[in-house]
Amino acid sequence: MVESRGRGRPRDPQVREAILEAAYALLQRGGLAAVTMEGVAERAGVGKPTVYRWWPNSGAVAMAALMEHAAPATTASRSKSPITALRRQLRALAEIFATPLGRSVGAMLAASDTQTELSKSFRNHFIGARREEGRELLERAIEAGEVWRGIDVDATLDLLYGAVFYRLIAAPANIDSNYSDRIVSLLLAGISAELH
Amino acid sequence: MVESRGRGRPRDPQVREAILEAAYALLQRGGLAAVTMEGVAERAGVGKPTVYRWWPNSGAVAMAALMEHAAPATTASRSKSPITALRRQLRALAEIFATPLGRSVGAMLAASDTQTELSKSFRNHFIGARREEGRELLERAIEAGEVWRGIDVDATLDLLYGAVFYRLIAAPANIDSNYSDRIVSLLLAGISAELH
Amino acid sequence: MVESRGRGRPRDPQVREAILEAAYALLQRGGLAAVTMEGVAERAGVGKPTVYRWWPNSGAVAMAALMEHAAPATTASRSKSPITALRRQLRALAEIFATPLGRSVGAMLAASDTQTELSKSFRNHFIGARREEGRELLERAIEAGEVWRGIDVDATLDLLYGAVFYRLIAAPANIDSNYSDRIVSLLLAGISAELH
Amino acid sequence: MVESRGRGRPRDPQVREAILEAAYALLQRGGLAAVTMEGVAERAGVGKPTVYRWWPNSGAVAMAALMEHAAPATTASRSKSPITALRRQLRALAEIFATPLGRSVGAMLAASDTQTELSKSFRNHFIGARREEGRELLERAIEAGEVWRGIDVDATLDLLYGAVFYRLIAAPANIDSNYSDRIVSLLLAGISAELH
DNA sequence: CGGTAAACGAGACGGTACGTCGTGTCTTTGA
DNA sequence: TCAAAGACACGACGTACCGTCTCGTTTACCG
Repeated sequence: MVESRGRGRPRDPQVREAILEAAYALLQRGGLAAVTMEGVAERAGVGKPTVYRWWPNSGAVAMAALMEHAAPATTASRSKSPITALRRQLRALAEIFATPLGRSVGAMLAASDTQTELSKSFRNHFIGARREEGRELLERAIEAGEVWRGIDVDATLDLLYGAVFYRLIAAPANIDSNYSDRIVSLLLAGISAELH
Repeated sequence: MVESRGRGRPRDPQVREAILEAAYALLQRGGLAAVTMEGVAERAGVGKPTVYRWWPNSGAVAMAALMEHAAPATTASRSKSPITALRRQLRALAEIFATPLGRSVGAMLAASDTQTELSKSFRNHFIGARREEGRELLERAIEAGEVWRGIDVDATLDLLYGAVFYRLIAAPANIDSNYSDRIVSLLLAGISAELH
Repeated sequence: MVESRGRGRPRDPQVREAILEAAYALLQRGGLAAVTMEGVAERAGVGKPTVYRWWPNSGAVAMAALMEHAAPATTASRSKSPITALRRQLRALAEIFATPLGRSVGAMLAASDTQTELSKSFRNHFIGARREEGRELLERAIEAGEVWRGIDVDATLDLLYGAVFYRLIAAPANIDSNYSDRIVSLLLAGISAELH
Repeated sequence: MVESRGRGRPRDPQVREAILEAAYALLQRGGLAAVTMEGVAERAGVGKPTVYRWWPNSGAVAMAALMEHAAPATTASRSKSPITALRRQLRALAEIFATPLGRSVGAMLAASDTQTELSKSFRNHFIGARREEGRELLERAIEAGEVWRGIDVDATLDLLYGAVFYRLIAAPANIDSNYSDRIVSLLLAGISAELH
């Protein structure tokens, strides 16, 4: 039986695109605060109710715009050793979060409610995807014998990504380019005196 | 030379208190969005300009209210071993940030501009203080021979606090009570295969 | 030459009926303001463009609905004397205009543009018809010798119906049941001192 | 005991004036429909909430603007005979109501709710005042022996003003210059055959 | 009898205005 | 001279209808 596919006029994907484009532009200059429903509608050449038809509030539009435009994942280098690739990925992440736009992402992640579908997918887009990539790298490192088989992979990932994120929030603008290297090295070596 | 000590009616500290009290109450029900200058002024029985005389905007009032009310530091247990104390502190931190109010703090940390004096002191209050405590514990652990002398203390602290913070944002409500234990253990042991 | 009588699907009179029914219902509760194209369409179970296919705007729909439902003329009693019948008619008119629906009619009469075909027919329906009936009664009264042959019939009718209408607008809810009697009597007798 | 005369900043009468001025200008071009709260606020160089602080809706603003600008009463000529003055007044009334602005007044009178203070005073301003003037003229005519002492003055006034108003609505633009003369004459003479 | 043209329901669209809320500045009166 | 009260210009909020448009579907007529 064929699904009855909606009766009225179908939604125009170009409208969606125009709105996200406008939101993204506003986000760049002015940050999150500049993404107002009114401003987005005007810039997109679209009626305000139309924006509301697609997203319930300005935060959601901003999220959607960010997800549409931001690198959907990282370009993981396959050639290098997994540990090196991990270092690269962390460095790239740090650089992204140092951007004004990256700060917006961080703020939204921290501020967004836990429940809505959109904020889940936002989290998944900006955290989950990279984390999965990191998990893969970590597992390849284990296979390669560079990382111990018995580790708690989830906790390890938390430590890695958490440090970057934390630094961003706790002491912004202090993430030098080799910060991620130090983290990885530290984690690799452990801090227990017995090991050294 | 005598300081001319203000000519007119002096600022009333009770007014300050009333404002912060009102802001805190609004923060509890309704979160950050509920802390409006207007609402605070009304609830405090105070004129709006008076609120503006003390703080420049609603975010600042909320920050000040949180700093006034939140545990100014943790009650670090001195008796236990430093590592155990660190584990306790991390667990306490995770619990605090899991609170609605804690989430507000997280959101403000992520959203606040980097520069203003207030946001610096806010960060210092909620992150710096605990971090200093953590540093002290870590150094005592080094003295006690539990942690290797050569580690990068700052990076270690980033890893520890970052993981908690990150978990909170990335996958809220999934911090079980022994999460901090796993982190500390993992970090102690390192992840390098060579060590195991 | 035969008019090519439309090629496509003919208009459905039941749709027209449903729309007017819906409009009338909305008119009763909520008055003129409640008759929105959107509301009418929904209540009639009809698409908005369909409503627009029949009438150009909400005012027109309301007018049409009123004309469809309101007494198309009065049931003039033939038996009585013309003057008595006139008194009855005026009293009935006053009662109708005291109704919420009647007030709507008044408002539409006062507000409607002069030109459109619909507002002309609306005026004709609610004013013209009764006026013609009144004219007939007046002429029968002349025939019967109750009214002087030389009077200006149009002006007389204006005076009669105008008073009711005016009272409705000028001092609403003050039209007692014998108000029309007083008017007729007054007009019959004249106000000149010489006559008395 | 002195009346406590309000604590805050007093309302600025210039603001009131600016709003009414703007509303009146919009009323002239575009009629009632052009008097939107938004448009008025913009044209007056005033915030929307300020307009709402003075009047509850656009209709009220329009009424107030009309009352502020329209001739507060007519300048009744004292010199002539009362009947002649009455004729003049009626003619002036007809001319005013034939104006676009006058039609607006008529529409508002018909549409306005009965109860609010503003619509009462509006009615009083545009109808009551002239009616009182008419009553005075009528009474002077009685004194002068031109009109019979026993008449129902209220009903007479209704007949006079009602006819003008009615003609305006029922058959707009058909009020020739001597229409009012015919009405007055007719009413003076009565329509009863017995009198003639 | 099958094609076609219009009417139909649904509802998205660009707009305008609504009435409310919060901001940050200002101007009073009262203490 | 500061504090309360609150009016003010501003601007965004989210909603309601407007009148137009594009869909897919239905129903007559005409070839």
